[in-house]
Amino acid sequence: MISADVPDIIIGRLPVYLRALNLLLEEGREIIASQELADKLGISSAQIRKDLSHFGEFGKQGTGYEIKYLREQLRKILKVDRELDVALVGAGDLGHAIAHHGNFDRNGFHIVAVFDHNPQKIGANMGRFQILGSESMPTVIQEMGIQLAIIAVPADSAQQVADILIKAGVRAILSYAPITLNVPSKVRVQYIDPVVHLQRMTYYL
Amino acid sequence: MISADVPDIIIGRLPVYLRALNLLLEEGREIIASQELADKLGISSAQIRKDLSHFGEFGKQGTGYEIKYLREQLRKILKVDRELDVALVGAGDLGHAIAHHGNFDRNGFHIVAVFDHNPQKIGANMGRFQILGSESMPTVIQEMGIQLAIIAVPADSAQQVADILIKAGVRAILSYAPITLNVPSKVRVQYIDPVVHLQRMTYYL
DNA sequence: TAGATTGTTAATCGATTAACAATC
DNA sequence: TAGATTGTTAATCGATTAACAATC
Repeated sequence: MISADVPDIIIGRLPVYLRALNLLLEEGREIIASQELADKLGISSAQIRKDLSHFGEFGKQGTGYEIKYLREQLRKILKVDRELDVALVGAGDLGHAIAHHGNFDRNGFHIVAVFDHNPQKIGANMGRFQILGSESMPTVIQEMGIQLAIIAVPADSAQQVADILIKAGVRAILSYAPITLNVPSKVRVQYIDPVVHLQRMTYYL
Repeated sequence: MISADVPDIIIGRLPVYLRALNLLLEEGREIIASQELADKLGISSAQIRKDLSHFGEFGKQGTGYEIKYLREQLRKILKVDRELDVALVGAGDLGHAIAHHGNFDRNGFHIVAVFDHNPQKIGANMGRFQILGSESMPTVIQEMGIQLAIIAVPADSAQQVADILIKAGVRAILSYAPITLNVPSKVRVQYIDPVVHLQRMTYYL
């Protein structure tokens, strides 16, 4: 597993492989060949084998991959073989849906703090969380050593929130705000903008 | 605008350009050079110019791009210069957040029908929508001529929902369900899985 | 005109795939 | 052993970028 520098595009596919393996395990499957996995994901089997080869040898010739084993390896590679704390900023409809979305917890991502700047909301409960004021973000994030954050605030405050998060030590941000964030290169950002996703498909209508 | 066959990866960037142009217009800007836009988006100016060149000539040497004009052209190219009807399947927390997310309407995507299969929910109101039963999906979608759908149901019913939608005439699906859908090649799918997005970043922690 | 920036070409860079020896 | 599938190489394919003539 001497993974010098693996292209980001490959890292991006590993979670999709992992998700498929989880599903196969739930179905009771034990072994899978790259070809069958590829068919399920709509990609080529060579790509799967090549992607995995960046990290080691996980299969067996003539047989395929032991699903449980490959899953554990992928979880280690992606560093999701552990529990991770996540901060959520924004307690609106979207924040509410995120906070209650069981898939995060089920995958080891635990929302441990919810922030909002609306005085009406601060101190109130959103599900099992008490909403904290934005001004406490730096200290709470620093003291809890939180490295992951989700931004679910409107576009016009997203950059400001990102700046505060990064200063407090956050190293990866999942942003639902419809703007491109300006961040230092050591910080990773992923965007979810449903409008952009829809607009990527209307071209083909 | 003789756009024979433009690579999908280029189509995928156009909505991001469009979003940035909208923001610039809101700020009162009238002209922008590819270099400044590139800096804002963290990409190269050559890429922006090359991407646009697939569709025509939209800029002026020595000056840059007239933002309003370029925006209109991009809207036409992406076919978002019109109002589009969208069906939403799934009236849980996520569906609720989607239905109330003003950004869809603001960008011409109008949710016109919300479906759920939970008898407890059918007939109830979710905001301004009355929730329809799943069994009415085929007829409602066909009769309204809906081409776009958003899937916000659990993984285990997503494929079944997709099959019904496609049979009813839907041509593009935005899926929040954490599975890879199996669809005919004429149907476009985009996925939003926040867990996958987070897992794409933990590798770098 | 002088300066700036586009649109486009050609070169570079990187990703995907076909194919097959190795091997279970 | 015979059959199947991996891991890997080399070739192909496609995307990005540097550079500059054209031109506003």
